Amino acid sequence: MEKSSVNNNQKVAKPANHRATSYDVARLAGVSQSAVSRCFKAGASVSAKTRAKVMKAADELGYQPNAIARGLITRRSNIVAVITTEFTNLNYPEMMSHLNAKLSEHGVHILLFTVGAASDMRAVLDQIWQYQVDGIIAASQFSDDQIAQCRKRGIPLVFYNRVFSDSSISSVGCDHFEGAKLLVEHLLSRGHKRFAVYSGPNDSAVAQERLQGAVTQLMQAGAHYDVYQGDYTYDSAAASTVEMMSSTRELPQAVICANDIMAIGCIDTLRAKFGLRIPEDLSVVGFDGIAASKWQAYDLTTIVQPLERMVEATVSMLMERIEDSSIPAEKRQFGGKLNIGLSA
Amino acid sequence: MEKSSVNNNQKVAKPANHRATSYDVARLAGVSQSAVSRCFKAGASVSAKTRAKVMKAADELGYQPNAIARGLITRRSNIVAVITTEFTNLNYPEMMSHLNAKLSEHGVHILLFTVGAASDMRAVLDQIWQYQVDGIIAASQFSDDQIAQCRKRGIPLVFYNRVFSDSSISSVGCDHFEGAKLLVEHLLSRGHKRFAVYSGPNDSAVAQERLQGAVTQLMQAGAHYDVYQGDYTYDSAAASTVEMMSSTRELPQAVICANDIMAIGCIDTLRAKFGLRIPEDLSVVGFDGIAASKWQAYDLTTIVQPLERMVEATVSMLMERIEDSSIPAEKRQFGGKLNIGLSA
DNA sequence: ACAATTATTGCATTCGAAGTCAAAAATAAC
DNA sequence: GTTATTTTTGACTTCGAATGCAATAATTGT
Repeated sequence: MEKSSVNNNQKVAKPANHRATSYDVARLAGVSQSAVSRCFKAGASVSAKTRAKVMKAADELGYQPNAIARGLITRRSNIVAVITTEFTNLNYPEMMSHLNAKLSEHGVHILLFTVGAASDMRAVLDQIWQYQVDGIIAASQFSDDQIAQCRKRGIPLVFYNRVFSDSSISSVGCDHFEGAKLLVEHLLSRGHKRFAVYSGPNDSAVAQERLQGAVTQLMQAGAHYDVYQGDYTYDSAAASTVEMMSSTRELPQAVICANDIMAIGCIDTLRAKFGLRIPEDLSVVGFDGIAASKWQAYDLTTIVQPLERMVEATVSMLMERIEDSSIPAEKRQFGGKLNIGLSA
Repeated sequence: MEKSSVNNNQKVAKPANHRATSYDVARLAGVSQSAVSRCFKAGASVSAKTRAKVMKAADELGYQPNAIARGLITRRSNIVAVITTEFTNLNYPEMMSHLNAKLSEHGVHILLFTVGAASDMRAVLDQIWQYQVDGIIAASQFSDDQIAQCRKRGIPLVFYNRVFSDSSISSVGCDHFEGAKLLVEHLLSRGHKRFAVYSGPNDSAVAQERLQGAVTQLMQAGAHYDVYQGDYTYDSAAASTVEMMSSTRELPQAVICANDIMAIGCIDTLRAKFGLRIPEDLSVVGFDGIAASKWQAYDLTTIVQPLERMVEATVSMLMERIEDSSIPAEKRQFGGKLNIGLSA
C-alpha cells in the first residue's frame, strides 16, 4: 500500500511558536487525541495512568485547550457580552471587578462593548452575534427591535439598572422610585418645605423613576418644588444651580439630585459661587453611593445601591437562563440603603 | 434513484432557533458555501450577481459569519485581552471607551480581565491562552516569567502605564518622573520651601517614578521634605495628613501627592479636621487629571495624563505587532500637561 | 467564430477539540 | 480458568468558515 510521497509524513516540522494542540500532546504521551480531550473534561472516563501521562506531556508543551475550537463543537463560547455606555455613574472599576469575579466562578468571560451614540448599537450587536456569546448583560438602552433579535436568536439577555415595563424582559435593578421617596421623606422629616429637583436625562428610564419617586412623595406631602432639567453631569447640575439661584423665586431648602455627581456639582456651585453652607443654608441629596459621595467635602446623604448584590443577581440570573433557556423572565429589584451624611 | 430513507434527505428540520450558517445561506441563494464565505471577505472574487443573491439570502436568515469558526481557520481571533486591576486611578469608563473605539477600527474586540490579588494572575493568563487572543494590553503588573510566557507563545504584549527597565518590553506611559519634577518646579516658583510627599504603593513602579521625580527636584533645590507612605487611596492620604499634622515638626508649605485621589483626601482632611485653607495655608498637588480634579471643591494643580493619545498609541503599537511579530519592542512616553488649579 | 485570457465558481480539505461508538482491556463473578 | 460486566481507549465524524486548486464561465483579442 504505497503512499504518494510529499507532505504525507507524520512528523512535519512545526513552525517555531506553534501553539501545541491536543494532537501534539497525544503524540508525546503516546495516546490518542480523544484521550487528551477527556483529560481536560471533568468527569470523563480516563485511567489514572493515562491522565498522568497526558498531564505530563501537556505540561511539557505548555498545552492549554483551544477555547475557540472547543466552542465550535460544544456550541458554548463561555463568553458573555457586557454592554456599557461611556457615561456610567456607578463605580465602574468595582462593578467590572465584581462582574468578572462572579462570572469567573462559572468559567465565563467578558467580551466588553461600550456604546456611545445610539447608532453604534446596531454595529455592536452585529459583532455580538458573530462571537456566539452565550448571553448578554446590558447596562445600556435597547430598542424593542433589538430585544426581539436577542430573543429570536435565543440569546439570554439581562439588563442591569435599566427599567422596562415589558415583563418579558429580565432585569436587575435598584428601586429608584422607592429610594427617591426615602430621600424625600428624610428631607421632610428635617422640616424642609420648599424643594428643587434636578432631574436626569429624559431618555433615561432610571432617571424618570427617580424623578417620579421624588415628585410623588413631594406632592403627597403638599410640598412646593421646582424641577430643573439635567443630564447626570456635574456641569448640568452646576448650570441648574446658577439658574436656580438667579431666579427671583424664594430659595428652596433642599435640592434633590438625580445622582451623586449632580449633587456634588450642586454643592460645589452653591459653596463656591454663592457662599452658601451645606446643610445649614441648603440641604442636598444624591443617589447611587459612589466613592466620592463619602469624601468629607461632601459626605452626601444618598441612596447607596447594593452593587455587589446586584452584580451577583445579574450573573446568576443570566447563568440560569444560559443553562436552561426556558426559564421565564424575571425582574429583581433591590432596595437601596439610605445613607445619611452631613449634606442633608 | 431511490434514496435510502430516514435521516438522509437534504431538508432536515432545523431546531427552532438554530443560528444560520454559511451552508444555510448557500442553499437558499443557490450557490456554494465557498461563495457565501467570499461574499463576507473584503477583496474576494465574487460577481455582482452572486453577491446580490447571497446578501439577500443572508439578510433573510439573519446570517452573520461565526467568528469562532473563522478564528479557528484563520488563526486570528480578533480578540485582545485587556487586563486591569480593581484599583485603577484613571478614568476607567473613558479609558475603556477610547480603547474600544480604537480597537474597533481594527475590527478587534476586548476580552476583559480584572486581577485582584497577584495570585489571580496565573489563572487569568491560563484563560488568556485558551482564548487564543491576538494580543494583550496590560494595565497590571506582570512577573518576568509571565512576560517570558507571552514571548514564547508569540503573543504581542503592550503595557499601559507600567514601567519596566527591560527594554525588550513594549509599553506606553506618561513621563511620571518629569511630571513630578514639573509639579515641584511649580511649587518652588511659588516660593515654597518645606514639603511633604505622600508616596504611592511601594510595589508600583509608577508611584516610585513619581516619588523619584519629586525627590530629585526637591533635593536639587535643597528643599526640606518628609515622605509619608501611602497607597494611592483617599484613606491613606487622610491618615498621612493626620500623622503629619500631629507631628511636632514644622508644617510643610506644600504637599505633593502620588495621585489625585490622595490629593483630594489630603485637602478634605486639612479642611475638615484642621480648619486649614487651600492654598492659603497649604498647597496640595496631585497627579493624573481625573474628572474629580476639576471639581470646584478641589480644582487641583496636577499633571493631566493625555488619556486619548496614550490609548491610541497603545492600540496602534499592539496592532502593528500583531500584524508583524518581528517588530522590536518600543516604549512610548508622553509628557503630562501641568494643569494649574487653585490648590497650589 | 475561435483561441487566449481573465474572472468566477465549487469541491474538497483544513483548523482543534469533543462526542459517538465499537473494540480492547481491566475487573468482577462464578 | 472462563464468562459476564464494567472501564478505558482510539478511530472517525462533527462543528462553521476559509482557502488552494481545478473546472467552468465570461471577456477579450484577432
